Amino acid sequence: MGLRVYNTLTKRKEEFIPLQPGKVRFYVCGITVYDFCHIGHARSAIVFDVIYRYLLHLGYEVTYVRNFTDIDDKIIRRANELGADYRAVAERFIAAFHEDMDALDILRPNAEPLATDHISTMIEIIEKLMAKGIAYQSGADVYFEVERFNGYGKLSGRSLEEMVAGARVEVDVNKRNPLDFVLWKGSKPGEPVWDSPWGPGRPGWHIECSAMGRCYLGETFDIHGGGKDLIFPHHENEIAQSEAAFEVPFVRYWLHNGFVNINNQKMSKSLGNFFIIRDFLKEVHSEALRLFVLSKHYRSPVDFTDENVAEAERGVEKLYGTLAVIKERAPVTTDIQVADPALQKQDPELYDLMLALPEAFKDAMDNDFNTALAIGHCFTLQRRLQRFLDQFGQKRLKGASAILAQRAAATLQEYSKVLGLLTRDPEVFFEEQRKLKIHSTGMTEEEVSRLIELRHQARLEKNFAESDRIRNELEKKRILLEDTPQGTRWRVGASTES
RNA sequence: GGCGGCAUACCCAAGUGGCAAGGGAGCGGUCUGCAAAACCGUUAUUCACCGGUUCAAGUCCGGUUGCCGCCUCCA
Repeated sequence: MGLRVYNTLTKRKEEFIPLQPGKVRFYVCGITVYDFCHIGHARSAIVFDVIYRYLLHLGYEVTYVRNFTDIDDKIIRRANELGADYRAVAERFIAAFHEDMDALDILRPNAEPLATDHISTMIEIIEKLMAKGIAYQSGADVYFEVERFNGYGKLSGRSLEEMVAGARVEVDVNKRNPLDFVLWKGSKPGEPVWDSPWGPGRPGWHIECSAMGRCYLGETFDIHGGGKDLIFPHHENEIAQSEAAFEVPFVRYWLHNGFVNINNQKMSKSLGNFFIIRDFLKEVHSEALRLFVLSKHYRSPVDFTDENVAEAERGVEKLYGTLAVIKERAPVTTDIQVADPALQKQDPELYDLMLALPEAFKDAMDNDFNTALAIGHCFTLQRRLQRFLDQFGQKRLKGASAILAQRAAATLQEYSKVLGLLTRDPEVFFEEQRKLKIHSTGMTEEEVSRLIELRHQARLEKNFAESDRIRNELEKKRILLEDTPQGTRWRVGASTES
């Protein structure tokens, strides 16, 4: 069975059949560029990055578009605060966004269009809606009349009557129905302004995605993603605009990721309990964050606590630890050909697990991107591989055993990479991890190296009292030593304060 | 008030009707000058609770309780 995805529109898992065989047209709502991104954005970015990677892994030719909202009230407000042009604000936070995404190993989409580069397309769509009598001008604004669109509410699963009854909607004298939403708003003095058939103004928020989706992916496309919060009103309104204008289905599969909680509390700016990505990555490695996010299904809420994040850090260290052992004790040997039965004889269980991983991985991911299960399979192979390696003690592996170990490690890494995990050489990872963690200990790498050298001398003289004293001294700073045949390694232990 | 989701071991977590994945932590062991890492063993006759359907239910249906999200800018 092939890929099945949970479609918010139909509220069930469906077989994924792209419009055009072998090709996927994929749109994700990007950010409004007025501030730094927080870990909620990071979750969304990681989730859709993995979906993108998996579609590529399946062999699809994917056209992946993620927009920037570069004109809106918040950007204008921020520009006024800074005494800058709105474009300068947008540019600054687009640059910051790219830095953050690169730090998270997020693959770039094929296109990252700006809303302000597509004003003319937006105007065309609004004109269509005006011509059909679905949009109306009121004062300087143009609104979409929700009652004129039959399917309004089909994505978020509510009816117009219910929503009006709920009536937490601000009453606006300009609107025929309080749920009508703005397509074009007249600019106030001093605001950025574009010409339009309805006078000078700027676009409403929702219309940009209809326009850019249309421009880059066509009138109907396969996947539209975003955070759960965008279901209503943003995506509901996108559907209304696009389907009213073009009279074809807008999107086939709607995918929405769950939210981030901090210590079981909703992350929000008003509570002040949010972390921006760049600060978070000063403490935690990006692959640990990625493992953490992917350990839970993308539609569920995920709870950030120090303990949960620390668990993910240990998990990544464990996976890389095995890869490091392979590099040390089973170095690449290209000159020997070993038949598969000989490999299997080395360790049938490991051999079978290795061969079973591709299918197990696919089964998990095909089921609405069950990354948690896929990761579970990776850990199972890692543990079995490590067990195999341990049978040799500190000895190097040779011949068939080395080849089996390498192949198992290569399989593990190949599939982890589809999740954006284990993308580095193990030495690189551990070096990055040490650099990241050393700051919080108050030590420098040089100081640690010096103490390790002193301890090494003491150990050579069998002065174990002194060597243990040094170990304890470092341990108080959370620096833990590991003696190996290749020398003493160090790492920074988990922080004890919460 | 309306709509939707969730409840699995000490913690995180997967589980699409057929003996409850995986990770972390703890405990015992192997290894080690001592450690750490790693490995081995161990930790849910049971899936919030009550009924029902079924040969069979964590999984389906109904109800109860508890938690959460959306309905307003928000990933």
